[in-house]
Amino acid sequence: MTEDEKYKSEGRAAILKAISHPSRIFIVDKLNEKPYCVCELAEMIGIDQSTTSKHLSILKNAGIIDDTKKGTTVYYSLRCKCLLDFIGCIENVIRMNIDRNKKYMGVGNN
Amino acid sequence: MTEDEKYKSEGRAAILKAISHPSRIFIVDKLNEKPYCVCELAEMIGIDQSTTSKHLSILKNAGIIDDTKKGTTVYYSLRCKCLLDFIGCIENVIRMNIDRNKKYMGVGNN
DNA sequence: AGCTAATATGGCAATATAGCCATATATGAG
DNA sequence: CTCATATATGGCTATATTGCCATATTAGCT
Repeated sequence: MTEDEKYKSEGRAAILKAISHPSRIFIVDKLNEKPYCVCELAEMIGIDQSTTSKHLSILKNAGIIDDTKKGTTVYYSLRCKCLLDFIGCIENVIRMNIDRNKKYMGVGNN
Repeated sequence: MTEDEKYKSEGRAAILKAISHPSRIFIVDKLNEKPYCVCELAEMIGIDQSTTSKHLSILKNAGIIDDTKKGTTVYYSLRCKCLLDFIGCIENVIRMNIDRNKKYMGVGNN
């Protein structure tokens, strides 16, 4: 890899990595509906508030979400709607994987 | 999260995680052109052959790439073209981040 | 069978991540 | 100022990941 390619790949990986966690994917998916605050997300996910806050700061540092304060409450929102289309692509891979498994297991061929 | 939501989020995260590494993003990008074998990719990336093989098996297990043997050589190919569109989305986030940094640093406003 | 080339796998050390608890910080009410 | 609520941060342990080296496996050739 040239320096340029390395830099580019690292940048892309950093963003992907930020989303690559069950709780964070869930957050991105939820924020597509509307903004939510930390405690709402923590409640929905079922993990500690502090852990949720850390997840949100990872997404924020990656430039994936934005935050707005209202009193002591911080609302997070999606910064880039295209992220949803791309989840569609991931779903596509999942569907392909399921089909393949079915084929290997002979489901639908008996 | 309900059991269903948890399962779904874990599935999505598993696929994303598989791609979330500089070398693996690079591989996906390269395989979009055409299939390559392990040693070609190792050479391009500049890492050990064994490490490259492990990266490829991670992508393969996630259902992102396919392999075909020709003699002792194994050619890997992209299984899902939509992955490229989604890299476009990542690029979009990167562009937004750059713009934001410029704004904070006052570039273009003097 | 014996040799070579291409991949894959096991083992290991260094580093990173996820989650919790405890605590710090910040905002608004009284 | 004091208290309560919402977030953020520090510290810690358990676990996972990355990369290399050494070695096993596989396929083709003679």
